[in-house]
Amino acid sequence: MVQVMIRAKDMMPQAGLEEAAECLRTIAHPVRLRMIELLLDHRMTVGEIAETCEVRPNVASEHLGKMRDRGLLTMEKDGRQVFYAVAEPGLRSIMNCVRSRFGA
Amino acid sequence: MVQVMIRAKDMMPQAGLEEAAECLRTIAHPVRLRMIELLLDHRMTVGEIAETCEVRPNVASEHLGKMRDRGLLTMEKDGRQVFYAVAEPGLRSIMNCVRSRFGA
DNA sequence: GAAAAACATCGAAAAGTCTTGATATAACGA
DNA sequence: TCGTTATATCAAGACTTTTCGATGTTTTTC
Repeated sequence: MVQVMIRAKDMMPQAGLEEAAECLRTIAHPVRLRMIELLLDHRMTVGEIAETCEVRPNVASEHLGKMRDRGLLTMEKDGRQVFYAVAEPGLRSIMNCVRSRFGA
Repeated sequence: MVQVMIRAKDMMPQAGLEEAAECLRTIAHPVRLRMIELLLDHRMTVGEIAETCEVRPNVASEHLGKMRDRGLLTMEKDGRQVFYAVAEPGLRSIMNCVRSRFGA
C-alpha cells in the first residue's frame, strides 16, 4: 500500500487511459497537428490540405486516412474531391492546450 | 492557393508543432498517462508509482526516465529512494482535457 | 564488510510507425 | 472513349519504441 492513499474512483479507468493513449498517439505528429489545426477552422479538400501542409497528396491522404480510421476525422465526397472535417470534439480542447503551450 | 484564405500568423509555427508532437508522443501510453495523473497530485517514489500502476519497478523506471529525459518530469533523490514530480506545467491542462473526454 | 533494498541501465527481440514510390479507383472533361 | 484530375491503397524499407531479463550502482542495514 502506498503511503498517501490514492482513491481509485478519482483515477481514470484503464479503458479510458488506453483510448486516450491511442488518440494522443494518433495526433502526435507535426503534420497531423497542422491538419487538425486547419480542419478545426476550415472545411478543406485533401488537395488543399496537402498544399497548405506542404506535403504531397498521397502523404496527406495517408495521414488523413489514419486519423479517419481512428475516428478523429470524417470525410465527405463531392465529385472527385473529398472534404475532411473533425469528428472528435475533444480535439478542439486538446489543440487549445497545445496552442497555449507551444503556439507562437 | 487554397480557396479560403488561411492566415499564417494564426497558425502554429513549425517548431511549435514539432515540440508539441514530441511531447504528445511521449505521453501517449496508458501507463505514462496514469503516472502523470498520479504525479500531478502526489509526490511519489519509483516503487510506489510502480505498485500503483501495476508494473514492475524496472518498467516504471524506464517510463519515468524517458519522460524525465524529455523534460516532462523531474526527479529528486532521497537516500536510495527517488521521488518524481511533474516538471512540464502544460501537462495539467492536457490531463484535464484527457480526463474530461476519456475519464469515468 | 556483506547482504539487501531501491533504482537505473543495457542489449536484444518484438512490435509499431513513417515514408516512399508505384499502382489503383473513381469522376470529370473533351 | 480517352486522358486527366483527385484521392486512396499497397508493399517494402527505415526507423522508433516497447518490453524483458539481466546486470550495475548506490545507499542502507546488520
